[in-house]
Amino acid sequence: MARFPETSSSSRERARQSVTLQDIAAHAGVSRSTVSLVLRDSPLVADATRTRVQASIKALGYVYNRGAAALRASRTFTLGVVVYDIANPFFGAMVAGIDSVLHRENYVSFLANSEDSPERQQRFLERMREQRVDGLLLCPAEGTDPALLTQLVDWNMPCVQVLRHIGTPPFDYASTDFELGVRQAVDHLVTLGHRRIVFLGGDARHSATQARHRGYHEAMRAHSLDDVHRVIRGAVTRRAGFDAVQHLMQESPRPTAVICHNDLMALGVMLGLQRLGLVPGEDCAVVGTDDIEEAALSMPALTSVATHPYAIGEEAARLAMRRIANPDGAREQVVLTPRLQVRHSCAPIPTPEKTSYRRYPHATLDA
Amino acid sequence: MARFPETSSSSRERARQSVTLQDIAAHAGVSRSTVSLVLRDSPLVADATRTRVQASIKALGYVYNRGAAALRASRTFTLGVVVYDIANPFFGAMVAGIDSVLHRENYVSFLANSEDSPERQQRFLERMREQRVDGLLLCPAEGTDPALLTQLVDWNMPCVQVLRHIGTPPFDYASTDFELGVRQAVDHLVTLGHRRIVFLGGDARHSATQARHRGYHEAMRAHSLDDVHRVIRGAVTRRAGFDAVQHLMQESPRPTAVICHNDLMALGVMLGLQRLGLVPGEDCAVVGTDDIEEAALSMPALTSVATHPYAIGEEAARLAMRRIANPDGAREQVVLTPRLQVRHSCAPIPTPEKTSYRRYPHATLDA
DNA sequence: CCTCGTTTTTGGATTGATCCAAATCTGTTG
DNA sequence: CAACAGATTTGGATCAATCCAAAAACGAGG
Repeated sequence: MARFPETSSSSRERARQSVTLQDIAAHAGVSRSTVSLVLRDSPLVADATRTRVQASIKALGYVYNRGAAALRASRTFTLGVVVYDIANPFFGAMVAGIDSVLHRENYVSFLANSEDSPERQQRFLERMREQRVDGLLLCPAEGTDPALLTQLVDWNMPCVQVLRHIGTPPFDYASTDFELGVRQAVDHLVTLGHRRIVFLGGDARHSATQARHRGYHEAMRAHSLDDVHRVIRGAVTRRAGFDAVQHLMQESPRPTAVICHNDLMALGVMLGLQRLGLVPGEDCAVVGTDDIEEAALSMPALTSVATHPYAIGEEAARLAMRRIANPDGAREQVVLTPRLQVRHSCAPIPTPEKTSYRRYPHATLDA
Repeated sequence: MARFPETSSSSRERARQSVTLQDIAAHAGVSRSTVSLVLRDSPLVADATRTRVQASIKALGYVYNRGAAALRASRTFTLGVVVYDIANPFFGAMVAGIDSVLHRENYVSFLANSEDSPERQQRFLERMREQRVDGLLLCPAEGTDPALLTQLVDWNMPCVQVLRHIGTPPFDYASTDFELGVRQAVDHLVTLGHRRIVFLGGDARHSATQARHRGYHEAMRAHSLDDVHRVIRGAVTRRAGFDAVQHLMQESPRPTAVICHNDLMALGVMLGLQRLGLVPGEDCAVVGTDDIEEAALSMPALTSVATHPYAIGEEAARLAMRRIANPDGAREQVVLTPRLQVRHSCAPIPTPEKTSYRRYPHATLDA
């Protein structure tokens, strides 16, 4: 692979060896240091020199060696990003948001999919330390030991938690107010006349699930519906939604509305209702969370709490940039406000004098 | 940040400076070189020495410095991955497949979302060169200059193209046989009695679109349906599918089936049919491509050409590993065979003596 | 022309690992 | 016990940048 040096190790003579600062310096008639300053856009160098050096860089086809730079400098302009399920479209959108910000900032990111395994996550984080990334964006895997946070502090590694969080404040965090989101959903349903409202999903002990449950309980209490409040724990997949609703609808009196941990579940619930010969939205109102693209497409179109994954990704990345620029600044929590996207999956409870006026909502792609 | 050196630069004295190979060597009573060999799992070191060194590594809390290693060694155990739309669930699944293989191989990857911009892609690739990644997984952005391939050869940078390809063989490539997939779809529809089959979508000039069109044309010709063959070019979004079918259904005679460039389009088409008061599958058969998770959920469940994104990701990553291990080996093309996943969105054309026996298919999550 | 304060430029030290040829340590064997 | 092969270990050179204190160049004012 590496060619045997022909006679001497004179930098001029090496065949296709890589071009270094030294070579540029010789070509432009300046010192290594000056070239280095030009590469880093330092204001110290005179314009004429800068132009000349840049010409030499282009002429010799120089390639900056980030490894060498990293060895001496404190920053690497790299970041580590950990999500637990990249196949979930929610995270796809979030990563797109992260990427857009990092691109503007000349940063580049390592991505890992922890599959909700703390061990796998830990291994990746250690690798990131070896790579000397400037910081981390972390959606902590289910069951992550809160001690991880102090470990990262020991490592002197900036970390922005995203969506979920472990440990206790202060820490950097970017997410959506899931609690508020669920409250909005309950309020909406109550306004439509619903009372027997079930919250579906969320086995996990992590913060994002807890916040949803808290929002549900509080909203139900605020409407004096403590007696009918009901949380069904379990997985948060399409299949789980499909199955859960089968059981739910056999009860009597049966719920008139379900709020789901995420949209995938909600879509599963709607399918489950159809399987039972029921009309989603009419026979049982359904609200999802996230407002993924598919929500607008379902029949009927799904009412969902929009959590704006792309924006969360952007905010998280921006917060990381701030923290890297100012490592000792006060920790920040950027919590976006969700918005209830009302579509057609929640009909009002028919009152005696008012019959269901619309048997099937219109198909639409709007909103 | 970096503390002022108190008296001497003796490595023992520096306060919280990082632990280096030198320190480990001193602690374990061996040389730097030996420690380095232990770190790289070399078979050269004696077991007793290895054990002793590993103990020292643990005792001193040593952190491997990948930047320093990269400076001297030829491999970095990093890879660059470029996709053009990470928010698309197809790519999410693909990236998950890539990640699973890389994790096993002790590799870590940079991810970029090109948003189908060749400029953005180029910038990322140059950055990857600076990072000295061992190789690339590239889903080339629409409109990428085929000269990029020779550029990468000049750079001496292994590159596996994924899904789409530019340039002419030989090159490394991992994908699915889109041509065959469309042929399967046409065959299926023809078997059900369809003749006026339209292919929908694909404005782009890249290989994946061309392969689909080729498959369509050839299958139609094979069934002597040249006279009715019809490709409608355009975007490949939900919206595009929704809009296109509105126009299509106003024609007379109207098509009895549409094959879509991807599932998102197909779902849009089904929604468009509903908007027109038509029953998807009955009044017009619909076939998608990709078989994303949502396909099984739609009403009716979408028949789709499964392209196995996770498997493509795995194959692409494995191919990259092979290429890195053997840079001069023969280029490989790993082309997976798609499978037509038949569900309920394609009813047979009713023959005079046989009326439509089922007005609405069953909701199901199966398959 | 000399001084003084900026603005630019510079060379040597440093960063932390790997490479590689040579040295050293084993254990056989004649 | 010397010779030798094989298994281990080693030190110096090297990779390609940044840091930093000091030198050089420059321009203005006396």
